[in-house]
Amino acid sequence: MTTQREQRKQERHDQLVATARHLFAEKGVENTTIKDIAEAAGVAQGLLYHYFDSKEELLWAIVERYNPLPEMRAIFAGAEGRPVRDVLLQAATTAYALVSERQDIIRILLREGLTRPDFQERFRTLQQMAIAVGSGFLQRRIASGELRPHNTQASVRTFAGSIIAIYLSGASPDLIPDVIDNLLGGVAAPT
Amino acid sequence: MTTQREQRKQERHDQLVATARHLFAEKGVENTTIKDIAEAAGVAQGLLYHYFDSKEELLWAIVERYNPLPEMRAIFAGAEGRPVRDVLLQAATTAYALVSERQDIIRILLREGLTRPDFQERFRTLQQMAIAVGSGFLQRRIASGELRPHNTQASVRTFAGSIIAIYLSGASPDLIPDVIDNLLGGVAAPT
DNA sequence: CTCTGTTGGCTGAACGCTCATTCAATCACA
DNA sequence: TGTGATTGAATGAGCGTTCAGCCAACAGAG
Repeated sequence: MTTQREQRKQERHDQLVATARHLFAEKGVENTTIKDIAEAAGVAQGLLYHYFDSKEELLWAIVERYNPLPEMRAIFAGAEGRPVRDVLLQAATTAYALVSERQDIIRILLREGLTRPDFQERFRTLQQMAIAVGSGFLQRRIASGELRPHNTQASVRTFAGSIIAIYLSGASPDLIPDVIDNLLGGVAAPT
Repeated sequence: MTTQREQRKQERHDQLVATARHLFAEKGVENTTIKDIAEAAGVAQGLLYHYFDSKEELLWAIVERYNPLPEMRAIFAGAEGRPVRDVLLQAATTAYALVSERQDIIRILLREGLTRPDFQERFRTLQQMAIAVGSGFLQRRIASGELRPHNTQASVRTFAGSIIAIYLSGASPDLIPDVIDNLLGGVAAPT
């Protein structure tokens, strides 16, 4: 049975993690004080140390909670049998949506990943997983004859890089279909 | 005439900017103390305030000095008359080399750009310039008939995104030719 | 060329402030 | 009544910045 206390505890925990996530993403971890978080959450500074041993542990709680790796990994799931174009389109759209939804954690991972070795590790894992999954999919479609034989290490980076560029440049996701069509058909004039 | 004093002053200035650039890139601006910079440069803390009014001004001195915008802008210069593939290949290779050389400043701009509005502005300017220049080039090649008509807002992002992805994933620049060929010829199997 | 006064690069200790963290006291639920 | 959530003031370390003084390089006078 869940007593009222346990439930409140859970809610508080979630509230503090969410508040900190938002502030960390907006101002950066180092520029966000415990006081900032406490004020934004409407609690006393001391309370944060009842839930987390340190600012550092709070940061890790955020990362563990919102880490987008599982969703990224599943991005090509259920692709079998469906046409390449459909799959790529859906994967790109899903990835874009995921990155948009998880703005906060992406910003935190990116920013802290530039300096903290342990975060860098996380980031690299995410990258390598994405490259492996994407490259694997493309190779299966080469084997099936839908794609011509080519260096999938190159094409998977083009695919992922395009999505990143669209997101970073603040462009509309409406560009995604055009990106896929360019990648599949090429932009050179037919000879 | 340049007195010995003036020359030393210039050298010191350069040394301090370079030392700070390296440390800022490695540990982040907020995690780098004036003491760190002074020790790494082998001078007293106070000296930094003889050359720069504040840590903030030192940061801006770095940005002004190593800003890669001019080189980026010139990346498609002298393209006229040469085949698309050659131009894209050289542009991509140059861009990759530039990003590699200027690692430090890119990291600083990226990291601080995530939180400081004025840096964000710099970053956005760099981006928009790159998109405008690249898109312009591609459109001229559509007009000349070398490329088929397509959405260059999409293809320019694919082009730039591919380079970013290669750099970020730590892959070899040897992938660049494959990326260009994929983009030009497409990866779909010929019908 | 030598002496002398001045300028300015350079030092490192000191200041004041902010921050993460602690802790004794209070409050509300069980 | 007891346990755990919550408070907010206190602590102490670390940081950016200041400043009074030292010394080498310079300019001008003799």
